[in-house]
Amino acid sequence: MSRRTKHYWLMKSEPDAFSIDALKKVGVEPWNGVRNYQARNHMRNMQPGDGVLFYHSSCEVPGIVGVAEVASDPYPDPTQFDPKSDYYDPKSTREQPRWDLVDVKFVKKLKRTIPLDEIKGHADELGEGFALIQRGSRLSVLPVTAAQWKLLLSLE
DNA sequence: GCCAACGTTGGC
DNA sequence: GCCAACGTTGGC
Repeated sequence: MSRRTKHYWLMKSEPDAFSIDALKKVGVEPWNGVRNYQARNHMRNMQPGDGVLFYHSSCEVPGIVGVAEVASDPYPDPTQFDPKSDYYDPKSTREQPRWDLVDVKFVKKLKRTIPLDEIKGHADELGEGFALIQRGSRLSVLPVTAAQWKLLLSLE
């Protein structure tokens, strides 16, 4: 594993399923259940220490609610092998796993939610390519530039 | 390899 | 709860 500069990401979670408060409680959580290749590929590019914006989706006020940190290298998502899991993937084998994940560690909860609504208001500064505010984008794990990271957290 | 049908995401 | 947008599946 080679050292490199810190990278930044945004990860979505439905608070009913797993909220920032839940992460605070457990401290570290394996980010299992991602079954989208693009999102998986982003996780494969993660390294311990990378910054994560924790985002609540499908809820009353969708938006960024906290900061977390990548706490492991990518490794195969164990739920893909478990027939009893909702995330079971019969096409995945231990020899050739399809789905990887990383552990995510709680850093802090923001004093307030930064609503998607408000984030959209900064579209010019964030740039056209920011997947979070792209029309129709459903990507649940996406890269954030250092400049975007700084701007978004300055809104707190 | 095309594309219709289907399932899922996620804002509203 | 609705539905637009997107990704995946599978018949041909």
